[in-house]
Amino acid sequence: MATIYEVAKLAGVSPATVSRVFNGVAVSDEKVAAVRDAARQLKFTPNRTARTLRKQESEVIALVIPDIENPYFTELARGVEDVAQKAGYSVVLCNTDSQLEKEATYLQIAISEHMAGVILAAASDTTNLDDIQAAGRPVVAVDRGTGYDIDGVVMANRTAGQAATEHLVRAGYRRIACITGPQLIETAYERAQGWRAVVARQFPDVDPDELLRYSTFRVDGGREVMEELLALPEPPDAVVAGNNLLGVGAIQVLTEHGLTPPKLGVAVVGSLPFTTLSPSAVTLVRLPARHMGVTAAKMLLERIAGDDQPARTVVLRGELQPARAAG
Amino acid sequence: MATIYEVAKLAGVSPATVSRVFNGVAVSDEKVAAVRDAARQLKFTPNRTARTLRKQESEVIALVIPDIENPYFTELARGVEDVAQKAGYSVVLCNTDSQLEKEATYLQIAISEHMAGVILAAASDTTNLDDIQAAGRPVVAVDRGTGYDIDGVVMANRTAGQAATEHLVRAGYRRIACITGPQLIETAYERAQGWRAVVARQFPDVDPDELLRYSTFRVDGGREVMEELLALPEPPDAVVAGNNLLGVGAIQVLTEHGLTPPKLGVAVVGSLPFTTLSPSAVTLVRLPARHMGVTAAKMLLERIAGDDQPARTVVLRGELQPARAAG
DNA sequence: ACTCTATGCGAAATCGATTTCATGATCAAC
DNA sequence: GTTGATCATGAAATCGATTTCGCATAGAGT
Repeated sequence: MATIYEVAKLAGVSPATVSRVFNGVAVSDEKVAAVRDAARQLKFTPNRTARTLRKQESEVIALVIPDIENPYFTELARGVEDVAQKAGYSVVLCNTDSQLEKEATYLQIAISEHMAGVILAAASDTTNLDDIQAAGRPVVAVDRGTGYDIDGVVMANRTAGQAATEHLVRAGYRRIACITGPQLIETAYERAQGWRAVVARQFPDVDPDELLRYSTFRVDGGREVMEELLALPEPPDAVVAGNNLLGVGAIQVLTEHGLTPPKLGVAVVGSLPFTTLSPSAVTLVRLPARHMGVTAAKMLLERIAGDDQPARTVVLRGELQPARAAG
Repeated sequence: MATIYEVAKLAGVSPATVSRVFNGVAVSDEKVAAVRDAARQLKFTPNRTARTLRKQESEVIALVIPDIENPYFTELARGVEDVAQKAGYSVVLCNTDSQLEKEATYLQIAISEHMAGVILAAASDTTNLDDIQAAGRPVVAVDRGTGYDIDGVVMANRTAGQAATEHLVRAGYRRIACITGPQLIETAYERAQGWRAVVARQFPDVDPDELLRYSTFRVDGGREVMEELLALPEPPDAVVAGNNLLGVGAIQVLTEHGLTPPKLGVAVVGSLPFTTLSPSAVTLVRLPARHMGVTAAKMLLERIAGDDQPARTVVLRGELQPARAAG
C-alpha cells in the first residue's frame, strides 16, 4: 500500500499537505488536484492504524453482547450497525457467552485498540467499567443496567411481563406459570415481577413461587423448566416466557406433549422471528430490539462527539401482539 | 493509560527491555521482575495500535457475511469466534447485506486496519479481492466460492439438495417443488441442481421449471414463492427449501393454508434452530455451519502463520434428519 | 593468555499518519 | 510605505510500540 510520503513525492508537495487534502483543511486548488491525482494513481488509502495512533481515537465501536446466536441480539446488532456504518464507523461484535472473563478481555481490547466507544449488554451487574471510564471512552448500556451512572437503553420489562400475563388472564387462563432467565439478570427478574404482580392480584390463592421458574435464557433452559411445570401435581394451563428462546423451548415441549398452544396458553416477552406457527397461536410482547440498537448507537455517537450532558436512560416499550385463533 | 516509557522509567530499564519482557525475548530475571512489578503498579496494557503500526499486523480477523440476522451465519460466526479467541485473535463481524459496495468498504477497512486476515462469505462471485491480495492478507472463502484460487470451506450443496429431494420421494410425494435463493448465488443454484437431478430421474414427465422458484434467501422470499406455488393450477404436494429462512417462510404460508407439514411435504437444506415444530414434521439436511466456521478459522490462522501450501477447499456434508411423524 | 561466540541491554530508527510551529507570501488598512 | 493579519505550506515533532545496531561483559575453546 502506498503511503502518504509516496503520494507527496509524486504530487510534488509535502506529506503534511497530502494529509490536509484528505482532511478538508485549506489547500490551494492546484495542489489539491495534484494530490488527488497522485493518490488515484498510487491507489492510496490512508493507513488507519497510523491515524489512530496519532489521533488517539479510531472509527470503531465495540458491541459487547452475551449471546450472538440469540436473534434478539442480532437484531440489536443490526440496528447498531446501520447507524454506525452511516456515520463512518465500523462495529466490532464481541460475544461474551455471559462470561465475565471474556467480557473483561473484550473491554481491555476496546481500550488498547483506542476504540471510539462501547455498547454493552452486560454479562452481569458486577461488570467492571473502571478502566474503560478512566480511559475516557464512552459506554452505553443496552438491555441491562451496569451499576454505573451511564447512558442506557432498556426495555420496560416489568410492564412487558405484566402485559403478557394480563392477556392470558383475559383469554381465560386461570393457572399461569412463568419461566424466566437467571434471577441475577435484571431483565429476567423484572419480567417475572410483572407476571407476579398480575398473578398476585388476580389469583390471591395461588402460591406464585410454585409456578415460577428461573432458568437460563436459552432454548434448552425453556425445555427443561417447561417439563418441570408439566410434571407438577397441578400443572399450569398457561405460561409466560421471559424471552424469545425460553418461549421456543417451552413451545417445543408443549408440542411434544400434544399441548400445542392455545391448548395451553403461551405468551412470550420477545419476538419469534423464525417461528413456523402462523397466524400465531402465541401472544407476543414484541420488543423493539433493532430500535434499541439504533438509539444506543445514536447516543454513543453523541458522546463520542463530545456531548457531556448528564447520563440518560431511555426506556422502550414492548408492543402486545395478541394471539389470533389458529387458522 | 501508561506507556512503555513510563514503565521503563519506573523499572529503571530502557523501553526496549520492557518490550522484550512482554514478548518473551531473553532478559535477566531481576529485570523481568522489576518490569513486571512496574507494569502492575501502573496497570500497563500495551497499546495495540502502536504495536500494529510497527509490526504491520494486528490480532484481528474480519468475518464478512451477507446477513447477520440469519442463524446460519451466526452459527458460523460462533465457530470462527471460538477458534479465534483461543488463538488470541478478536473477530470483527461485518454485515454486507449482500451489497457489493458495503462489502468492498469492509474489505478496504480490513486492509487499512492491517487486519491479519479475512473470512468471507462473498456477496456475489464478482467480489474483487485484488487489493486485499496485493496487501498480502490471507482470505478464506466460506459457504461460497469467490472466483479466486484461495482456501475455502463449502457445503456439499448439490448432494444436500439431492438428499432432501430423495427423502421426499421415499416418503411418497410425487410432485415436488423447489424454492431457492438468487440464481447467481452458487449455493442456491447448486442445491436446486440437486433437486433437479432427482426430479428429472424420478418424474421425467414433469417440467422442472414449472416447479422451481428462485427468490431471495429470506423469510419473505420463501413466503412469496410458496404462495405462487400453491396458486398453480396443479400445485405441488411437497417442497424443497434451499435454505433455513426460505423453509421458515414456506412453512408459515403452509400453516396459514392449513397445509401443515407433513400434509404437504417439506424438506429444508439447513437447520431450524428456533422452530417450534417438534418432533419435527419437516425433513432437514442439517448443515454444519459452526464446523464450517471452525475449519475456516483454523485454515486462516495457518495462513497467517505463514503457511503457503497450495489453496485447499474443504467440502462439508450435510446430515439428513428425516421428519418423524408428528406426535 | 587470546581469540571467538553468545548474551543482555540501551540508543536510536522505524511504522505512517496528524499536527504544531515557523516561514514567506499576499493583501488590506491607515 | 509600513504594519498587521491571514493564509498556504513545509519541516519536524509526535503518537507508543518493536526492532536493528552496536557495545560491553561473560564464558568457551585452543
